[in-house]
Amino acid sequence: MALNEKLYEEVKKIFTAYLERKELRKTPERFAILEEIYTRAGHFDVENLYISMKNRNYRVSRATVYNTLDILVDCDLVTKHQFGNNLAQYEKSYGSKQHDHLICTDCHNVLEFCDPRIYNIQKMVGDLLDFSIMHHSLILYGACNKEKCENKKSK
Amino acid sequence: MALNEKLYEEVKKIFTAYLERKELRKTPERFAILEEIYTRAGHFDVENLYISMKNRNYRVSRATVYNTLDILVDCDLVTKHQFGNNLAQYEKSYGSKQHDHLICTDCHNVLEFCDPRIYNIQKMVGDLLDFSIMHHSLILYGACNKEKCENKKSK
DNA sequence: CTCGGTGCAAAGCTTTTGCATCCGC
DNA sequence: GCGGATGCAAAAGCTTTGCACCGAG
Repeated sequence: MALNEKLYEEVKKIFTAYLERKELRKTPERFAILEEIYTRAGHFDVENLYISMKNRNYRVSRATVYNTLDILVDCDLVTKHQFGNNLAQYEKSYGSKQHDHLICTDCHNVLEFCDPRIYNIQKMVGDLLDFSIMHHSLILYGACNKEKCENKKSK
Repeated sequence: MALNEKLYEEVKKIFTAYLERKELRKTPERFAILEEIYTRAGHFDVENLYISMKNRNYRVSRATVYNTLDILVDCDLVTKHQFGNNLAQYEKSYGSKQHDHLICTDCHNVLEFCDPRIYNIQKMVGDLLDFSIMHHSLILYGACNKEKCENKKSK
């Protein structure tokens, strides 16, 4: 995990600077949560993260996980998604290419894709309606045409 | 509300046909909910709808509202949105132009806009990843540049 | 030493479920 | 009359809140 360790060292600096600027305390829990996020892969929800940390015998509470995630979202180190199932999904966002999501309506797998044209739309709509667009969420929903999708028959 | 009444007559036919095709019962509750949705305007959530119907002295249960909304979403007469606040928002979708949403990060107002280029992205990503994209959700988040936004100072 | 942050548990909210009753077909 | 649909209330999940205690500054 040398690569992820290096990534964590980088975001740790950013997070530290953010906490100092906002006059928030640099508690060990906050850094432990950041580390857990940046050394694991893919999307996760609060329960995932909480269980992972418990499994490492790290003492945290769900309340602190929620609180810290809010902070991390605010300083753009983590992105929060609502994929339609009333369950917030999170994802580390520093050092990864900006992307959007495609969700399989059969097996609910989440795929990622990039398309630069979304920025043009974002910019044009912002200009048109006189808004400063900060970010966006684009989710495509569709059925995989390949046979490999295991839930295909359940349709 | 003559226009909305006419619109309701139209969707009523579509809904009836759908229920017959799926061999679902044509209960008065289902049509009452459809009518309530198509004679009111804008976005709504389950509680809104439930209260509106109660105020009209119509006897429904939340369970039936949830159940019926699922059916209406399935037959494309209603669209379901997750705007990030753990609260499903719904919107009638027949007879209105397809659109996406822009949410003000200051006052949380929801604006609508149209951009045909999203279809191109949708189609291209579908072709590329071999998916049949059925629908999408695009939400832009930004701050209104005008002074009229009442929550501006709270920033 | 102060007071922001944490852990724990309780409360809050939206949504789902179980079951008796009702009514469309 | 059968079996799907409804109403009601209880239960289930995710998230927030209250409070006593802890520890960063």
